[in-house]
Amino acid sequence: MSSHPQLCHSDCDDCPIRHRAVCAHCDSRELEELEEIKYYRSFEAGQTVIWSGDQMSFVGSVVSGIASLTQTMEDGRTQMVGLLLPSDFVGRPGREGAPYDVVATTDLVMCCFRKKPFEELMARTPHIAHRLLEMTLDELDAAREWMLVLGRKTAREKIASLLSIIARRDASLTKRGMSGPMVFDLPLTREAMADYLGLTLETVSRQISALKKDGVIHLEGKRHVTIPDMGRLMEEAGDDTDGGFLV
Amino acid sequence: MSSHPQLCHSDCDDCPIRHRAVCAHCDSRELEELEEIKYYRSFEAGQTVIWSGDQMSFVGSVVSGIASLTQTMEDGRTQMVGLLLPSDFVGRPGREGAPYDVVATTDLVMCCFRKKPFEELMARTPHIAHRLLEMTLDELDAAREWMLVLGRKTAREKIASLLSIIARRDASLTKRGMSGPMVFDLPLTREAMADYLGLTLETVSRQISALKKDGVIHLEGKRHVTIPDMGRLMEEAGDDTDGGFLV
DNA sequence: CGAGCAGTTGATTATTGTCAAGGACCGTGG
DNA sequence: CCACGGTCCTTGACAATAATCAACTGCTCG
Repeated sequence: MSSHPQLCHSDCDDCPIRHRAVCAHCDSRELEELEEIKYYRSFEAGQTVIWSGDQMSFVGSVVSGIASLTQTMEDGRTQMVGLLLPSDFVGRPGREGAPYDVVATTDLVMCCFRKKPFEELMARTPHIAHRLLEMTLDELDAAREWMLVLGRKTAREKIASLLSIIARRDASLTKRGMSGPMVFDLPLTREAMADYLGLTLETVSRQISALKKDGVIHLEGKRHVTIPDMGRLMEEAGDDTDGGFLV
Repeated sequence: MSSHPQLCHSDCDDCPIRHRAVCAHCDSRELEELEEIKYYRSFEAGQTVIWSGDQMSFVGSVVSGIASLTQTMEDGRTQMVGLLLPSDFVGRPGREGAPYDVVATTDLVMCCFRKKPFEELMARTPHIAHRLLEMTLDELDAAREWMLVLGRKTAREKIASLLSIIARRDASLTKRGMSGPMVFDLPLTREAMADYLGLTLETVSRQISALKKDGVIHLEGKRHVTIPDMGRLMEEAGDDTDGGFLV
């Protein structure tokens, strides 16, 4: 109840994700069309944005905060299958039902477009479809990167991989670059990390303690992380550290 | 050396994947354009089609046979991140390098388009881009399904999941439907299955033996599988067996 | 026939999960 | 103010699952 939903954005020109979201290449005429079918919605941490199986009446972009896509088995085992950060797109034009639960991991603001009109606009505007294809290909790459993490990495490597991804995303968001020590707050609970990595929360906790003991990371409190040497972390993650930096 | 590469296809009208591939919705004029930039290539089982990191000069569709996308870590651990069946698309218009190795798992025929001209055609032909988006979204769904398998399922469930997917794909290809016992040949070695499932080949072998002992599957030789009760297999896979059949 | 490959099976070890107890922090209400 | 309950996290003891190492079978091909 502490956060007061802010539904007062309205101008795409001021939008923090203007240049990265699905609308990135839209001209001002197209933005006007989008403004007519868009609306903002806020969610508190923990709220479910979309239930798996539900009809979807909108598609949209994450403006601020973090959402997760999760799949759940009958017996309760759950696996996170996507982490949605600002500018990421939610929903599939041309599809009816939602295949996964979408949950607000932190407080969340979404820019929603009514689905039907958006689909029509997309049909008339090839470069929106093109941008969406581009973003979907990126998501597919990210998903495949995670398949390697899930299938072949050890618990320690999994944690290091997650930390390195969060660190890089944070760096690209705050434009602080990747030289020198990196500092950020973990946006996920231990349990959410476990669901992302296919581990138990106990194992997550143990491996974080181990990385801390070995000086790979520093912790203040439970969430505030400092990474003194990014190269070291990437070695721990089992990633290629030499050669060009991955974006 | 036993299979003699057949490079004699040329007419899209007779193409076995005509209605499912990226060209599914093309009219005859567009097909003519495609015919001009296309060529067929054959690969033997085990050959590498594209090396990770290489420049890609073509994109294309699997016509017959099976290819796999794999990622490899420096120390040799490998994870399969995609299984490409007839009609599946290879390559990413708009991107330079290949992010994964593409390997022919069986003898393979590909319908290749020269990349540049294909990209130009795509820019002029929105519905090709649209079809590609549709196929990419399907791949993304499949990848996320696998993330659940990799992250949360037991070895036995993983094997059952793989068998049920192969069985369903085979059924949709041969149009034999899913009622009654299903019969097919495994197109993968134990090692390839292990790479797909994030297991060792020994564990794959043991779990297949266990499923056979328990009557969930029958085996003739090492590759010929009969599934007497598909519902039983899907229970073993931990999948929702009630409710609508997943496509 | 022997080499080589794909697969199976056994013995043992290692990693991670499970179960259990307890600590740190936070807001609430007496 | 402090006790209470709740959530999130940590740590320990133990168990289970899958990996590793190793031997061996059966088949195919030259």
